[in-house]
Amino acid sequence: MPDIKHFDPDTVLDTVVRLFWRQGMATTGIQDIVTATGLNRSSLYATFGGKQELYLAALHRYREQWSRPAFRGLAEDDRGLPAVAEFFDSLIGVRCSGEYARWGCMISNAQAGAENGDPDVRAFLDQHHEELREALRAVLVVAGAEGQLAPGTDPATAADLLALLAYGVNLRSRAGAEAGSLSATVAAALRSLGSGTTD
Amino acid sequence: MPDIKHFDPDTVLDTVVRLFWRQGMATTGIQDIVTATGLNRSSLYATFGGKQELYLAALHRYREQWSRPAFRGLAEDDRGLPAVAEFFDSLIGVRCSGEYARWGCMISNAQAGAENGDPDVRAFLDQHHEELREALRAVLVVAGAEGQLAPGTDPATAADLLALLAYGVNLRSRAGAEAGSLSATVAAALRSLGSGTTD
DNA sequence: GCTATCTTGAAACGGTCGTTCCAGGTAGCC
DNA sequence: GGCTACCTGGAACGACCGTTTCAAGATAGC
Repeated sequence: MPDIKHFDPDTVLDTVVRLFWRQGMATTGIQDIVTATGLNRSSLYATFGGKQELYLAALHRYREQWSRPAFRGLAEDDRGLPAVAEFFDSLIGVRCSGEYARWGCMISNAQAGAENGDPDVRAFLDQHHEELREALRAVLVVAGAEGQLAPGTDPATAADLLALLAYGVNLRSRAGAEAGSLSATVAAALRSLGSGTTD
Repeated sequence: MPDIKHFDPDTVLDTVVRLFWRQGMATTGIQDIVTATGLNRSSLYATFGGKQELYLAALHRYREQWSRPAFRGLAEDDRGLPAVAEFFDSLIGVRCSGEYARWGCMISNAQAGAENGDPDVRAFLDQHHEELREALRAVLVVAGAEGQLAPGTDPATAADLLALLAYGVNLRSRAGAEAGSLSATVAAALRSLGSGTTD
């Protein structure tokens, strides 16, 4: 049979994710991708299709590698508010330090960019938002059952609030916000949702 | 003396703001601007300089026309929390309906884009963030003095929280979030900050 | 009305964009 | 080993990018 691919598409996609994540879709050229991945234009187009499809594939890969693991860890945690605190701590850690510091969130960046005009991207963004909300809601339901929430706090509404807060963290971190400042703000938000009891 | 400009730079800048606001900097070409404003490349470059300077001028114009009036209205309002509620209502109104629906905030968009790598843009973003925080802080100090805040609520920290929330609203509105959903979330946030008294 | 000075129109610059095409190379099956 | 089906390298495509240049047009002061 035929010759076989001389590269691993998923490895290539990881490199592509980093390019789109840091620079955005519009600012990243095919040439950048060719240079960074080392593979040829022909192989690129044969494997992934054009730029738009490649970007969409990168978005999906990002979600699989970053968003969903975090969401799972959140939804499956039965500690309630401490789980939310840990989620945000970890988020701020990635956003403000290490290799990806000041890159923001690839998906949040997509919301602000022109790429969100594409129907497929838009659908992806909506779905991502629902997954984030649902994970937060699930853990807040637990928190409510444990009596960690202030009286009259609706878990779903609080989840919406925290979701928007996460977007704010993503945005500000890309512009260089300090981790300490973001942490303090998140802590205050959780305090205002909480019942005031430490346990 | 010489010939005089055949156009009003501020009017042109308004058109340019709309282009950059809606499409982003990277996706907006000089040709788009020439077409939309009707004036010539020569006049454009002679008046504003290159694309980067034009974008920066548009950012400043946006702040003068949108951000600062809203910030002033907020900081000068002595009603406390109701002023904050009105600020967000008005924000959501602009973001979700009318001519600028789903455009998001030009400055929030800039935070997510590649343009934030430019030092001038970065400085602008920082200053804008400070102005937003300060306006919110001022009105929250009033709210605190009027006993509208929950006990132990620090106005400055609460201002940071609301600022991040505003960024979240800007981001989600661009991706098509419903006004009603955003309003409900904001209302919940204000409720969680409040003392629970209606007046 | 002439001149000096600025503005305007339009063409053109080199470079880069995303994409396509094709010859040459390589692996598996007969 | 030959055939076939696929992949790779590299050149090339037309279109558009931001920017520059220059001649022609327009205005205020003399």
